[in-house]
Amino acid sequence: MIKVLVADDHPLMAQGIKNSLATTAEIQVVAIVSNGKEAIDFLEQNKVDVILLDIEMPEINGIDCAKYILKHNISTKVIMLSMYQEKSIVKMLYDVGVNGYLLKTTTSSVLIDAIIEVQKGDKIFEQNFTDSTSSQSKILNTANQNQKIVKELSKREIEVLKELSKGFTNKEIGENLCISPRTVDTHRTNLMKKINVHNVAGLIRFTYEMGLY
Amino acid sequence: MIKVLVADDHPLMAQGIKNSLATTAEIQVVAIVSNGKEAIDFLEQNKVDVILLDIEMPEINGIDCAKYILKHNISTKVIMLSMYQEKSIVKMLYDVGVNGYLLKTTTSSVLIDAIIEVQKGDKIFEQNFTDSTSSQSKILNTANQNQKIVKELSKREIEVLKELSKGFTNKEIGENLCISPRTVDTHRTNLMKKINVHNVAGLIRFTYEMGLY
DNA sequence: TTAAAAATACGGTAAATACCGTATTTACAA
DNA sequence: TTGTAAATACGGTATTTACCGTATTTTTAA
Repeated sequence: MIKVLVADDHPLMAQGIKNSLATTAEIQVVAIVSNGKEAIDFLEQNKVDVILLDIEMPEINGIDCAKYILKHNISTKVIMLSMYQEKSIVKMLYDVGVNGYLLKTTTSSVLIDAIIEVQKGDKIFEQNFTDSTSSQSKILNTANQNQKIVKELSKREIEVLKELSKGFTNKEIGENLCISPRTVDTHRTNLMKKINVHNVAGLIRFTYEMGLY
Repeated sequence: MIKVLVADDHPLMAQGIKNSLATTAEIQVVAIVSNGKEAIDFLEQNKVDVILLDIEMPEINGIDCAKYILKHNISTKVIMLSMYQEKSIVKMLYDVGVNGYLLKTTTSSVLIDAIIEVQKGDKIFEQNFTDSTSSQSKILNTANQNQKIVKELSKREIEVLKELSKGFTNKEIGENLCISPRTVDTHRTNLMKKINVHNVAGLIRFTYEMGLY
């Protein structure tokens, strides 16, 4: 009997997962929790073989929760569930050591198979990792590193970044923020250095990927 | 007996909805479809009281599907389901005339109540519409209009847009797509005209808001 | 209080962009 | 087949960026 914990803040989805797994005798959903904190609390007091972990959750998100589980040598196998197939995140999670990554568009049979395979010790990823060498670890860090970068940005820099994303020119931003357009340019230059891009396209991409807009 | 059609491309979620509704005797899930096209086909051949319509779906998305249903005077009541509470979209749908809008974070009991209320003729929205005046219709159109714009873009233009979003310069894009940088510039100009922005920032904002990247 | 970080600002220059127009070839649909 | 849209490309120019540096004031933290 494989004991499974479902961590998802969407009751309907969680219910769907539970019911889909109910058809298989060797799998038992022992509990449903709705955020990462509850998941960790549950794992520390109960034996669970496999946790199905939604990425987008309040309190503690699935990614941080997964990291906690893997860091603290909890024996529970981790399968991530997500709406999206952001390559950088998938690769990051792969390198962090989670045991599987499935999209929420997956079917119950795929999910069941995945749970069984993961329990055996295999890794299940809906995406291929044919590129095995350098590029991987490069992309790995992206999601992580970007968060660090955001923390290093000053208030004013973030303000400028947001204005930039709205499509304003240096001159317009200067007017909006009551500073010289040259100052805006300086901020822009510093932002590009910190974010490690070389034009406004890169800045805006960063803004959207980090949800700063 | 309220006949309900579930339109969702996530089998697990659809299953969850079905099972959550199974507890209520007066509600019957008559079918599950996985995109807007299938939903319309089903509605045209079967009597359905309420359709639960996911917004994010392939082929025909939930929004276009809802519009089709309301436009063609199909008697089926429409409840939208979505992961997000994008105000502009909610308002747009409200004005289009859908009967309800629920988040996927909702519980089964809320969903059951909503179906019953909507069947009675009420409207169920998880969001308030306190702001009533001008700005509304302005925001309303944005989501709509942007979709129209995307449809008017040529294949090549979308390619260029994506390259642009990756931060490449005209020269680099020219090399990547094997065309002259001047051609890229032309595409860029045309894109800005169509999208109605006046710099690369606007183009990239559009790319991200429309999920084209 | 003193050093570091942040926010401000400017000068100069090469590169890139935005915007105007025109024009040819290709492809597809009426 | 014939016209329309798409994709291609170029010329010219004003504006804006990107990038280099320096420098002052303000704020914050040690």
